[in-house]
Amino acid sequence: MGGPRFEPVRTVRAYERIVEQIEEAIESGALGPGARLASERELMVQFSVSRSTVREALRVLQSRGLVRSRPGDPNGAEVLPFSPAALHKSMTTLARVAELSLSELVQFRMVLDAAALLLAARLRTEEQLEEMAAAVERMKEADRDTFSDADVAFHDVVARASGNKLIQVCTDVVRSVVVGLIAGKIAAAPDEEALMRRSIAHHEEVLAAVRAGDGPLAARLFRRSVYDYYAGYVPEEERIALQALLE
Amino acid sequence: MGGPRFEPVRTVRAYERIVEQIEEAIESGALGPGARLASERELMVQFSVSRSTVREALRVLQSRGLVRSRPGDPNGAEVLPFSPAALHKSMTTLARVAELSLSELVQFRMVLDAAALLLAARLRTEEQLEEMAAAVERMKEADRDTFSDADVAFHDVVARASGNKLIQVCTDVVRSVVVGLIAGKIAAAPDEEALMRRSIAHHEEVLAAVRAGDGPLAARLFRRSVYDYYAGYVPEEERIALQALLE
DNA sequence: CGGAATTTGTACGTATGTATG
DNA sequence: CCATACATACGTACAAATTCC
Repeated sequence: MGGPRFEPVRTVRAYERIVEQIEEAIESGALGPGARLASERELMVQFSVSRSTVREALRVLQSRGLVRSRPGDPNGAEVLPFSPAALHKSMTTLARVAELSLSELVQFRMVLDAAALLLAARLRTEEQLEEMAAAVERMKEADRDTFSDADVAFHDVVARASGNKLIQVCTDVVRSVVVGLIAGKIAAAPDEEALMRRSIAHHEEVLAAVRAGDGPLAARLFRRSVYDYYAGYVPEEERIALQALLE
Repeated sequence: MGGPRFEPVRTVRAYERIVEQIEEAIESGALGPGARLASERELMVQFSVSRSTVREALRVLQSRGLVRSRPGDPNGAEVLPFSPAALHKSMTTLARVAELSLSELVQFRMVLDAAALLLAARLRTEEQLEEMAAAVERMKEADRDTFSDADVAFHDVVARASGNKLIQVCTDVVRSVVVGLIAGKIAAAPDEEALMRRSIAHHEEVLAAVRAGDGPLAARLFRRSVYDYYAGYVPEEERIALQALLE
């Protein structure tokens, strides 16, 4: 009675311990991109577990985008450079199981890209400004297929210019999630040509604001442009939520 | 020559096919939270693969937070309700391998929570407003340990009131990532009491703005408050990036 | 309360296709 | 082309854990 307070023990699987150790080595930088893990047979000796256990751990690491293993590779699994694939995957899952509405996704994109613009207007270099201008030029000359590529390129430069890697990755992830999820929902726009022309005009205005260093203006113009583009696809009752971001 | 153009085939692992099928069933809602998968032995018959292959698939699904399996459970693996754990994990990994700076993380939090405030000021119910007020009251009476709980509770209500589930989940994830990562970096503040008092005052101002329906003001006040709190910990040269969000 | 039945966790062996030198 | 080492996948076996009678 009154002895030491023991804590409940959570039995932790063998493969989990392996995942933890390798993950720690990668995240701490001890194992950089391109580095090789030992072969599965060696790993089972090092961790003194069976082959199955090693393999289960490797599968988890692989699903998190940290390593990749190929059959026949004389070296072991390869440590991969960081990729937002895992983040992309979990956000897509979130979008599907939480049944996110189109307006929620669009709203999120408005928030993140507007923030990127706000920062980019202050922090962009001359070179990045030129890249943005070049992307807008490509939008003008693009056809239906290459238009969105140029659009993505523009916002990609903006995100890079924001100087925030987290914003850069997340804008990219969110944009592709949005595009992927609405691809089916949105029937091909009847007046696609008109939409493209208006989008180009909007991008030129946004670019001018970034060039002038007016971040709030650039962000405002962008939000308006996104609203104009998607409002028609969003149910009436969800539109007020989008409008709340237009001030 | 000139025959049909064949496409390169990407060999896809057996376990991947299993993951895809079960994932699809869960994300489409065919398998809801609480549902049970067949036992591993049954699954190996259904998919006509070996047990190891089934297990590798289950491990991946488990690491994505979709299912959970316990030893001895006569039912199969359990389908879990959605949890942002996977999102949290990938964002933590991103933060570590991309070596995100404190200012990048704080900046991201400023963006997301400010957006939540902007929306909440318009869309909040009276009930939510009362919850926010109650959280602020708890901050006043809190000690060092419970203070941040009340703080989190406040922002959690705000995120819910934003009406955007994506924003709600992401603010939560980002906040805990920030807290987790700076826990070690930041030495216990010497003037913790003063910081707490100022934080309470800021929250009262923010709450008043939300009550008045002035989203932009609430967002501005919040960004300023976050800046004041963290600026001292951020290297001089990174501060301008944070200041860019204060307009 | 206890023991039987079932399931997961883990170990081990083997066959096969593949990449490297 | 061959030899080697590897990942992939299969099958069996047993221990530990859980449920149910």
